[in-house]
Amino acid sequence: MLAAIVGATGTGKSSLALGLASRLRDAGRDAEIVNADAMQLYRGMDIGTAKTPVAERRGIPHHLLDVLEPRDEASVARYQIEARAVIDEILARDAVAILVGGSGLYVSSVLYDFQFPGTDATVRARLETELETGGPGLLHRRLHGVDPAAAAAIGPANGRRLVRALEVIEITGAPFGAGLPDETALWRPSVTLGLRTDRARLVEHLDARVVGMWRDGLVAEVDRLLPAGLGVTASRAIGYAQAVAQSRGELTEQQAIEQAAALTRRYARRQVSWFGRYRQTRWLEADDPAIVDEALAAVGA
RNA sequence: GGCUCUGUAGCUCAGUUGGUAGAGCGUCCGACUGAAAAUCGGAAGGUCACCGGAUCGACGCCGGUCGGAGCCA
Repeated sequence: MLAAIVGATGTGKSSLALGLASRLRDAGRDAEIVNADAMQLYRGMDIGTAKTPVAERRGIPHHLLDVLEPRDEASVARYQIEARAVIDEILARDAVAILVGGSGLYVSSVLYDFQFPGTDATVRARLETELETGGPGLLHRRLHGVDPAAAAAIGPANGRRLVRALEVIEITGAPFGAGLPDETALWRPSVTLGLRTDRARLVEHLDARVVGMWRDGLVAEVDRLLPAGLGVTASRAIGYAQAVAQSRGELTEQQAIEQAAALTRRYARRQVSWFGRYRQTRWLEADDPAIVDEALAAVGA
């Protein structure tokens, strides 16, 4: 049985996963948790990613946490392969796999029929140079010539996605498409539990959580990470980018906290938008006291 | 008390010689196929502090009221 727990950051996904796993175990059913959060892949990035501390994991096996160094680049395609492998192993043990995380693309890549075309460092580097010198308009015009639908969907200003679309077309010789798969064909039979909460309450909670991260030593954590270096992905993580800037004296603590809080609010909104598209989702209220019971019933394991 | 500057969207501010307003950020909505805590798109929101005057017409000119800032007493 595969169960996914999705929702915006700060809605209690990890907590629900633990509660669900514990209850399953009490009922004689093994359960293991698989991380689907891009930033929790990084070793040493704990406070700012709200990673469940080992001491609080109640002996439940957790997978795909701390598998990358902060200087390494994350990759959905590689994550998809690893996560699916881990899940199949769990299922082979006749245990329940609980996929938990807020990175929408990562979750989708596991649950649904996502197929990532390859990548080519040389092609990409060339396109990124062109983006740098010619601007996104140049790439957009070129994409419009070979794949008008993709160009229209991506727009003339989205350099990042224009580069990727042109890269894929060059590698595969086929159109990029630029749309998510129409039919959400499931990779494995699974149930998705979505956590939702009132926006105003969530914002209040998120703002407080960011302040708490600073109080708990996020800046010190960043100072420990910096000597080994932060890669492109890790250095853009919300909270980490601001803590680094503060550590370098570019932001005051108050400015860093305010920026991190604003980015967190925006991130949560995008997550709601992404997961809101999942059709077969059983939505649960984040502050429902009986939420574990409902999750258990929904999983039906 | 006198002089000078100032009051435009939730915030910080643009607004050329008078023709009833814009940006960034924030807020809300959305897109999303190898960096996704990324990268982008859209929308809402303002009796231009208030009152009066000249003008066909004022955010803009004139006078006054109230609120800020600075300088001089």
